[in-house]
Amino acid sequence: MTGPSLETIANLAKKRGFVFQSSEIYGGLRSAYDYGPLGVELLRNVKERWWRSMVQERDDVVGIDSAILQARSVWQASGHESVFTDPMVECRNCNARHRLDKLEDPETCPTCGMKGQFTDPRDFNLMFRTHMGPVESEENLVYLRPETAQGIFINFENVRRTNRLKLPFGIAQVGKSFRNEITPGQFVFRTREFEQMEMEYFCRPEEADHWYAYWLDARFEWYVDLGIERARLRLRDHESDELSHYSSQTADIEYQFPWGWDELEGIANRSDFDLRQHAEHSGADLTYYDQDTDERFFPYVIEPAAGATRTTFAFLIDAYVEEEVNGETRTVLRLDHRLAPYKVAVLPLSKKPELIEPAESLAAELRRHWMVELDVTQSIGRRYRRQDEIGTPYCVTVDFDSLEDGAATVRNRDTMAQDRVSMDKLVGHLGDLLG
RNA sequence: GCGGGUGUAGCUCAAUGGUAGAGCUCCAGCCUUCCAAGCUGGCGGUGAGGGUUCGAUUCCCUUCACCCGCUCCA
Repeated sequence: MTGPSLETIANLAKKRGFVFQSSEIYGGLRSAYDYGPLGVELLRNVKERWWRSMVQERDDVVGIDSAILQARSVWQASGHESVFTDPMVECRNCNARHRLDKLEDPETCPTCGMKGQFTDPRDFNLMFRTHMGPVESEENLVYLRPETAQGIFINFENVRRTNRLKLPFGIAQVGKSFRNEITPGQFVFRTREFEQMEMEYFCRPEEADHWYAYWLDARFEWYVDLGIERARLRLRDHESDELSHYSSQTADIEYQFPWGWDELEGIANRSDFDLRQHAEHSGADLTYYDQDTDERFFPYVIEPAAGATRTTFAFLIDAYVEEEVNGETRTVLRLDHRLAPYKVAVLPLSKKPELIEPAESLAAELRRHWMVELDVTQSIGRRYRRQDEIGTPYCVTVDFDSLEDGAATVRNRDTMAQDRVSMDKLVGHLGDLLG
């Protein structure tokens, strides 16, 4: 089965209010997107499921929410200030772009072999800069964080001590990060402002390989559990030359996007690089004392780092299905119930006040439990199709018989099958269905 | 950023150096009443700025955005 095109998904996203271009009425701002009423629900649900599986359901992981603005020293210690600034040159002959520091011969283009066609090197700084305080000077330069991870490392000791944590344990965080990507693109896939879901799992150095394998598997299965087709997921080990400056071992969980395989999440063995760096630069003691063995050491860390926004995008793409029904094309988002923006739509069969009134009170009751949409416009068939297209798992239709028998029709998004259910049992019934 | 492509209504498309049209969608009314029915009406547009011109959506310049590639990465 071939998936939808990027254009199809982008159109649906805009048409139904999932995602809009940032600053659209001003012509748009590149590489930034606003999430509409449906998009924000989907995104929230993705983050909620992540938090649930990574923090809530575990006894060895806690969460934090660190500041986006951090001392410049943090990024000097982490290596980002030097590593995220690359001198780049472009070949005038073939337009290829290369990092000057990675060229064997700084005069020759490895892509086309032409000599002396490079532009002057230019610095590409991938970190957003701003200034803390009203005066713009070098002394108060700060960066918007390019990853949430450092907020965890610099709080390692705070969190460990206040929560009396023993190895192995993890610290999780969901939040925005900013990178001046050289080329953003692929809709919301690569943006300069994006949201991450990261967890740093600290362990004894000799257990790092074990936990690396553990998290690789656990993270892969998280996507499958939430409905991504297994065949469209793969694990890809990083080659030694593409490893980050901090990592000794990294694998990506990749999804088969419309343009090809691309990364959803990176799982890295960051060794003790970060804690060691921060200990050296700050002078803080970031070693861990193991009472049982009377050892003091820097823990190793395994980091599953997922992109919340691009993961949400993958769920959207993967759920998209077009099928033939009565000679018409039915578009359905077969989202997992847990991710669907709206769980239930309440639809009075007609606009007659005697049906709208009970539909409104039913919707009010259901809203205490779920995100519910009440839609009274146009024909019932049209409204079913609209709910299909935004992934609402169940529609509840109130008709004239409902006034007599107190029951409503519950219609299933995927099968289009209908059940008649007594309205006073609806909360329990839908609760069972939605899990 | 560089190279290539593209910008007309929410969507798909038309037209023109002289009042920018259609279908679908959306909204309202009527009718109908369980899978995008019908009728009537309505909202709504040349991405932005500048230039040439009596007059620019059309010609020119600039800019912004989107798509593909280079590169980067969650």
